[in-house]
Amino acid sequence: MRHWLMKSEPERFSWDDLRASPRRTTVWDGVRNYQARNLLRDEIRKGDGVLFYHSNANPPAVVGTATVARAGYPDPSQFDPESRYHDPKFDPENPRWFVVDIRADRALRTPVGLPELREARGLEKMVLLRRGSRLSVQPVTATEWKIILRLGGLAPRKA
DNA sequence: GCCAACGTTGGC
DNA sequence: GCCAACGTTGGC
Repeated sequence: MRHWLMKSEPERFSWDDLRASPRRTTVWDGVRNYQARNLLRDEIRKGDGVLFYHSNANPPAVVGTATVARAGYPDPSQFDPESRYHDPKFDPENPRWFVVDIRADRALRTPVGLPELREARGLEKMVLLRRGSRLSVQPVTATEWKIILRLGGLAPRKA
């Protein structure tokens, strides 16, 4: 399985919101960036691991892990005129935006804040920490995953 | 295809 | 709230 990091502003949709969702699962919709779209559509598989990251928080932090419950499919919100994510240029034959479903897995015992991530050995090359990096869905290596779970107080193995 | 203007993200 | 970095749009 591969690993990913997904950003969400807690004001908009938090880790607790995910845990409170039916079956602890939600549609990861509204991604409107082509690079992230390509990951959602082409790369992310059912069963992959997700680090749930709170952006625009104090401090920004990885707060929990989730599992991809369903691989990429067209984002329903692009077709919905009522949705804030509605894309007026949509073509039903050729959907532009994609989603995955994710299910909350484990909360970190202690959230791992951005300053701590920056200081941790082995995370120097994380996409998240790259200058100017804004990707809201991004790859995480298996090593980075293990390091962050350990920093968060979780044993790396168990589900 | 260039690039200026504009919009968004996200740390601080 | 500020603003740097980045992405997108659209005139030409």
